[in-house]
Amino acid sequence: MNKNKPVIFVVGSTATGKSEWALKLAQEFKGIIINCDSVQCYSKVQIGAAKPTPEELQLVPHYLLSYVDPPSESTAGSYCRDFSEVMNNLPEGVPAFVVGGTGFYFMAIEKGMYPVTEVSEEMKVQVAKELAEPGGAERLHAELTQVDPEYAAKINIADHYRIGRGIELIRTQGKGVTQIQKEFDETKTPFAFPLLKIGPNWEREVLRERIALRTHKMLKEGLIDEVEKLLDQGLEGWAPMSSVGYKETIEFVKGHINEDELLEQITTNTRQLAKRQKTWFQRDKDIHWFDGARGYLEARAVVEKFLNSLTTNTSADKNGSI
RNA sequence: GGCUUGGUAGCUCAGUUGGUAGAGCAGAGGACUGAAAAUCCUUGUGUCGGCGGUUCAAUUCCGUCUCAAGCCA
Repeated sequence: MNKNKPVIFVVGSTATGKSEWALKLAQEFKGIIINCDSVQCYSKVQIGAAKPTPEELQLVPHYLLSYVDPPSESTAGSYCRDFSEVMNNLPEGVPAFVVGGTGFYFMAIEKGMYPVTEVSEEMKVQVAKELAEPGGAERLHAELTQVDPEYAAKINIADHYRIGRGIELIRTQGKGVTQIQKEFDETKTPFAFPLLKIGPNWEREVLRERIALRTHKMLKEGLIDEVEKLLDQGLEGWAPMSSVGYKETIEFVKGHINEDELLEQITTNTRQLAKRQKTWFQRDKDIHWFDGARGYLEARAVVEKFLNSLTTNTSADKNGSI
């Protein structure tokens, strides 16, 4: 545990204003920001990804933002490794505000990812092919049950993605997720830094309104134009293009939906995304929630207390060790 | 004014040869270890437009009124 590198997770659903909070906090406590949003990791996407403006980026150093170029894709594993690198290179005494809405990535950095042999392209193609065959999902699910009944029981037949991933791991490593996880749990080390988790929270109706407003704003700022340019560059199949805002705009550019439908679909899909994010984060009882509209000062006080508690301790340690 | 076609779940619509109804979407809840803004699961009572009539029984048949769209005057 490195007590001189405090980490503050600023979490929450999309459009809750967590980025603004993180920006203010990082300025006040002379910290840095590490992005933890799977879409904002990517370069080239700007408006639909709701990235900070160039002016905002001037205020505080940002890391792991806009750093994955096409055709590369970000994964929880790669993000986890990149996060460790950022933390290793960070000077001591600088608080890191990790902000984003991707619960899976937060989990990856906090709990760690079990080490896995890279699954070959041929293997992925083969498994995908088998899944697509009639009755394929049932057969592969049965194969999964043979090797790893515990994991198989948690996966629905319709969840082809997870069945495929489970089979890929079994065929490349010779063991199932449950065993891999168990072995990892025995050797893994806890999160290496002092950690505080906070997040802004809104009433459902208010967040709904904020999402609608933000969608209007994105379209006004030129989301359609941005998507047309990305399509011109041949990036339609690139991972961030299937995220909310981009996938719908592609439908519009292709003429499948009109502008009213575009607005409506982005708003609806964003709301559903926000709900999924909320479901994820509400499971973590360590997160301190504050009122999105009026809770900033309260949140800041909690952060301050957290940071102070560390400096008192470390100065005592230093005095003792010198 | 006449004719035609419609009026069924928040929306789009199925359906009941008469035994009071069901899909998709939306909404609500949930899962989640290298695609995660992804992927997946659970969840459907609504005067079947109003009022009468026929019938053991009408949302379904008949009459009438009403609303909407279209056509003809």
